Amino acid sequence: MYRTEKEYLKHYNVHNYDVPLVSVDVAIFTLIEGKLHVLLVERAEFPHKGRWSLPGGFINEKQDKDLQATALRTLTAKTGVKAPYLEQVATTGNANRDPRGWSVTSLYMALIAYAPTAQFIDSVANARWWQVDAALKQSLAFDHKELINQARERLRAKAGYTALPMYILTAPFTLTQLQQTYEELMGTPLEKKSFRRKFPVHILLDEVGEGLPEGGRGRTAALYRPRKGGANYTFLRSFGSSEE
Amino acid sequence: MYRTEKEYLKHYNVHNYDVPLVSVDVAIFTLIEGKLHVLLVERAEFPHKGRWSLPGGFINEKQDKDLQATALRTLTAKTGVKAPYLEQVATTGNANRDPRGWSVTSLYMALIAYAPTAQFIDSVANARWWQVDAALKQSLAFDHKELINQARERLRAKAGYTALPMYILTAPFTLTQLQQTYEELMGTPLEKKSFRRKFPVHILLDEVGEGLPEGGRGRTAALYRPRKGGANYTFLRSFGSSEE
DNA sequence: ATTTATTATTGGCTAAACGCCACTTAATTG
DNA sequence: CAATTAAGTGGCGTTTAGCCAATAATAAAT
Repeated sequence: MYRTEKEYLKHYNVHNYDVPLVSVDVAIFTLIEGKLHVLLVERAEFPHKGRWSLPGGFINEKQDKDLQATALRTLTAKTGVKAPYLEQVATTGNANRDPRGWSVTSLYMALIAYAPTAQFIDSVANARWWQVDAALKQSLAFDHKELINQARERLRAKAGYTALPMYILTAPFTLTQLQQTYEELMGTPLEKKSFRRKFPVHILLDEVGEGLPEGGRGRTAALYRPRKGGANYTFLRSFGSSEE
Repeated sequence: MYRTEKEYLKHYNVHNYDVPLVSVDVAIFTLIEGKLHVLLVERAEFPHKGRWSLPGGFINEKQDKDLQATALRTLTAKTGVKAPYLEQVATTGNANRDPRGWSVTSLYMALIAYAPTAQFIDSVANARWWQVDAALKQSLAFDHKELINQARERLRAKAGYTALPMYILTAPFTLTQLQQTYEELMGTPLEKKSFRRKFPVHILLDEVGEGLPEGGRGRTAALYRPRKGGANYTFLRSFGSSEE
């Protein structure tokens, strides 16, 4: 039909084909008073106008160089800051999830400490933090309930072998607070000694003095802040991991 | 603008917006003579006509009820069988990966034993198994080199804590063959005793007699076949995994 | 038929890791 | 100055992993 790639591309038009909708949704989590929260926005437009949903949106072909850029742009618009952690969770696509037609969405999970976001989000009328359980009890837009569950599950799983929980804590924090955050994310109590043996404090945290956590009693504790670059650290024991 | 969702949907037309291309690509792996292979197809059409690429294609909005169905349909067309294991790896989207414009692809990883595919694939002129290293040395279509690396890395990682390697072995197989498969996928030698202690034979395998692996010498070995439902089993040790 | 080579399977020892719990230390509160 | 609260550490028995050797069962060689 066409003789060269150049000729083929000249006549190519994506609108000659059936194309699905493509969006990006972001489940951003934080910790408020020891409980895991997720940020939702109230939809201002059809479809599902008035319902709460994950922040997200369509790809802007001019502005976004890739999918992650779409996620970051959406997120910054809602939180006013750039999240210290962002990862893709999964991509869902089917004929039923959006009344407009066959639709694909790429779900991202983001983590952020509460403090720097609070003021900005309070000032945005249609965005607020929800305790995760409460968020899931509502009738959310699209399949966002399922998406929140997916991101929540990823976070739970990764808490078992990564340092991700430290990104939802407001620094500086104590090791006890960090352990409680792990417990909140994993849904199970942990042994104090085992936790401290396993978490590589000297690698992943910078000590920034001593003190009591706000309103705390008892002995002062060492205070820490996440060190740069800890997002990819894993403390795994599996098959032949005798190396270091 | 519109007063009801129904009215909004009536006027909605996806072609009024910039929409990216959306495709699904599948990296299907198998083991041939102890080496990991990946299935590639030679592209019959522009763009990148004549180059080798992962099997994949566009969503068929009529036929495919979801993304996984797109992956399965593509795969069955190339291998003639349905793979016993299929999982989504990641979704890549950016402005440069396809000369036709902003493009999103959802990458799936599939695993299959060599035997049942051999005849069918030999009969398809433009599809063949490549040893992974050899496949990566070529100039592949689009960013498929990177996609193969991503799927390969996922497979390497999961070999450390799942039973996935058993799905690329032709049954029946011996425990030694299974261990060698783990070693091939992980790229590191394993201790025989440690491997046998850790792999839950009685849970994940059915014993189907004794014998020698084809052309083998020495003592006969027990022969096994994967049991149904082992795809989700993990043998992990992380934080508080004292629960059996 | 016996020996030799090859591979499967299991045993056992040592060291490291983990769960468990108690002890010591350092602060606040009455 | 007790009593209370929480941080941080010590210690011990159990489990797990790495290492390597012993035994078992077969094919090939003599």
